[in-house]
Amino acid sequence: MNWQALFPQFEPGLIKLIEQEAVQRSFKAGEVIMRTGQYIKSAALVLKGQIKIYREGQDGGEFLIYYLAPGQACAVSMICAIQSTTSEITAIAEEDTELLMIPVQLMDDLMNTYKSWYQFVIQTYRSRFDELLSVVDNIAFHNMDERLEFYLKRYADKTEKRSIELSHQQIADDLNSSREVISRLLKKMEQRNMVKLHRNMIELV
Amino acid sequence: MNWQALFPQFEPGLIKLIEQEAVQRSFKAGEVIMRTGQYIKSAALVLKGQIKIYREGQDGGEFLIYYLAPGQACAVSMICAIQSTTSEITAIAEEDTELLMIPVQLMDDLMNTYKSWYQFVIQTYRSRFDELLSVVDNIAFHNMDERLEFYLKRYADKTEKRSIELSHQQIADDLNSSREVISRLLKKMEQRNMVKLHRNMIELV
DNA sequence: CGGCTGTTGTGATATCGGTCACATTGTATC
DNA sequence: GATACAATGTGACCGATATCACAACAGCCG
Repeated sequence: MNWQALFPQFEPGLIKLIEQEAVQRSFKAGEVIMRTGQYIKSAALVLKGQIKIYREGQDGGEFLIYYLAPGQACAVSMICAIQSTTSEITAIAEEDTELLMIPVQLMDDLMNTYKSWYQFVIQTYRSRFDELLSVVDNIAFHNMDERLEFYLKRYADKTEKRSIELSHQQIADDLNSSREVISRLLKKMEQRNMVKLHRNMIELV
Repeated sequence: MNWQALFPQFEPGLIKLIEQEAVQRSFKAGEVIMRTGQYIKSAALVLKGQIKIYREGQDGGEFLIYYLAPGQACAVSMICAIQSTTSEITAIAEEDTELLMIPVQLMDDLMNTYKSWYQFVIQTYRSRFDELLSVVDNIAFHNMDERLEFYLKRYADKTEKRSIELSHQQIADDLNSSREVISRLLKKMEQRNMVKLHRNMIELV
């Protein structure tokens, strides 16, 4: 696979080293990639597919934090790999997904040797940290209607489509809400001409 | 000031370099150290005092994310400094505070040269990231009564006292709630024998 | 003391969102 | 078409919390 195109900033030496040492892994849609409390032994770069990162509540509820797309990396796995500790999140493949796993032993070395890797790691931390902050914003300052709008927009951005193929139940789960609430809010959005509702599909207008 | 005791893991060369290049700054209690949107030109290490890190909503509301104590560093300032971008948070000195400001130009160099600095930065990222995750937990999965308990416990831990010298209004602001709600919840906690209420002071039992 | 100001207590009311019960509709399968 | 199942619509109800109005109280200063 021509994965280098996803990371154009990487230096040739870095690419070669990763090619030698990293392991590629595949996950089917719906498969759990990482579970809360699990030990992390490699940093993960996304080559293909989409990953959902969840936080789990004690009561069994799930809460979607953000997505990871090809060309991005899991900040949590990086931090955990470097420190050999456990993760506090759950990662699920939303589509069939290919990951490049960088063994933990390599991390310090890459960090010291390759400026482009160092920059990449810092960049990854920053964008995940910012996303986490905007998640806090959302639940701290916004009602469910605004959070739903944000959710739909983000989903549309991610898939680059105007149509969102999700059931109301799936959306409710991601927002840690209930199906009826989401249905009602979507109806209101339809009345305000923001969306058109179909079965298993929401169309943004 | 004998600041090295706060960072016992730092190598001698690192300490010396910081001593030469870093600038110490003082802030009075209540002073704003960093404002949303402000440009960051140094990473901040806390030497003395307490800093509150807030996220601001559009409507003017504030939301307390976490505290920084002596021996800790501001992850946001580090990331922003390395990337020369703006912060998305507000930092306020809760007590009179002393900071050690590491100029941005030094960051890459320290990172490459001193293993103990590299470890410190990674450790800082990780703990702030985890704290942010537990903030998400709190507001996503818990009602105000549990959040209030968490808030009081955290405050007591921070000050290492059983008594919390805050008005109900201040607590409400930090939790982005309203004074009446906090008063009522505190009353309930008092009835359950968890606290004793006084004027401008709450006593944990 | 009397008045001012900030803190806390309390009831009434409104809204949002969660939950339950059940109806309706769309799609697939036989 | 008949059946079954999943998705969606809808009304009733309730608890959590925000908001308003106002009372009670404590501390400070003239």
